[in-house]
Amino acid sequence: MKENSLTRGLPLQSSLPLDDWEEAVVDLFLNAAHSVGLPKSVGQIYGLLFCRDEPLAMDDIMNLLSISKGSASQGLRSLRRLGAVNSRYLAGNRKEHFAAEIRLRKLVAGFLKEQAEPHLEKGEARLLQLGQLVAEAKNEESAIRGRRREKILSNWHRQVGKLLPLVKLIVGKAERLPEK
Amino acid sequence: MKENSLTRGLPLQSSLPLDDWEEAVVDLFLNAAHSVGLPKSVGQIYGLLFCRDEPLAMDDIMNLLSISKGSASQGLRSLRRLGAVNSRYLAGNRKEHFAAEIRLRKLVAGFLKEQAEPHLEKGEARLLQLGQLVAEAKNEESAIRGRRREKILSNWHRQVGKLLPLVKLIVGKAERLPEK
DNA sequence: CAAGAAGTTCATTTTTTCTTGAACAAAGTT
DNA sequence: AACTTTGTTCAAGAAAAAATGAACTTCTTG
Repeated sequence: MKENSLTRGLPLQSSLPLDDWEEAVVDLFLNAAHSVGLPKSVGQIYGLLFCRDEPLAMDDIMNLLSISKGSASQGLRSLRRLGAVNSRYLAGNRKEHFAAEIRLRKLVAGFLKEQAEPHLEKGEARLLQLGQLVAEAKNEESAIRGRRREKILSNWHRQVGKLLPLVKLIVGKAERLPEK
Repeated sequence: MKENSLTRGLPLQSSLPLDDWEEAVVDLFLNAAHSVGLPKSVGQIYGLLFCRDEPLAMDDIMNLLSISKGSASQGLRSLRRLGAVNSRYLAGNRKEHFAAEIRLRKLVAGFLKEQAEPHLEKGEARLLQLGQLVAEAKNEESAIRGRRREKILSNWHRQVGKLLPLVKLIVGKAERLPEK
């Protein structure tokens, strides 16, 4: 295939530079991503897709944001795992196209599931190991102190565990209620 | 002053190496801190204080964790700002001594106040600026799209704003209830 | 007020994380 | 099968964040 209406076409929305407000949105998500510990590029990609009505292909994303193939590919992978983008194949086009998930509850749920839950689980393992080590403590004072700390930590663990589903619930509920 | 009972004294708790379980707790907090975007040293310091019944001075912390003066000083500053440590001056001792705040609600409240709230406020400013830029959009299609995105974002902003106090409330409440 | 102790600051160095792009794999076309 | 297109992987380089330690400030005390 040399050319077709899609490759040759007049400048599409996806090959023009970003509008100023779009730049601002991309930057907003860049910062947001960064502040929750995700790479900047992940934020940029999400921000771009968030702005657009039509799904974009990976090279649109690369071009519009001027980021490398690697960043685009890995960024999209992260976003998929988080459930923050959905992909589809547009008719008559081999490329995978991506669109932003904009339901807040989905975003929050995905984030908690991918970022928070694993930590909680690892925490569980650590608490067990901690119990073991406390049992082997060198002296009685230390062992007593250790057991107290163990109790506190498992309390915290339990409480955070209860909090997460609650957050999903609240965000989900708020979203479904009609505006004032 | 050359020496006194405190400087010369037999190995105090604060100059012995950490017990194995203490090492594990320090490491646990190191990881926890890292995963919420705080420097490792901050986690280590908190972890150490969390283990101890008696408040520690800055050089105890440096020695026990083998971290530099600078890290200790700055780490303690962060922890103070977060409300995660309390400091006091022990009688007959010029050094400031630090103890961990172990009420979960205090920790959560401090974290939200220092880390989340500033972002929320910055978000507010960004939304305003965004409105400005959308108004200046080059073409009608873009402007319409921009206004839609603006609405979505301000919705999200509002919802997250409502969520934060709720989280404090929930954690606070759970903590105050007696265990099963 | 000189000497020492406690603590802070900040330029440098070290470590960690992110990005890049070339090599590779998979699948589709001719 | 050779060639394209699409996308992934990963080693190496670039950038960002954190730790270090020497210089400095402020107190205290002898």
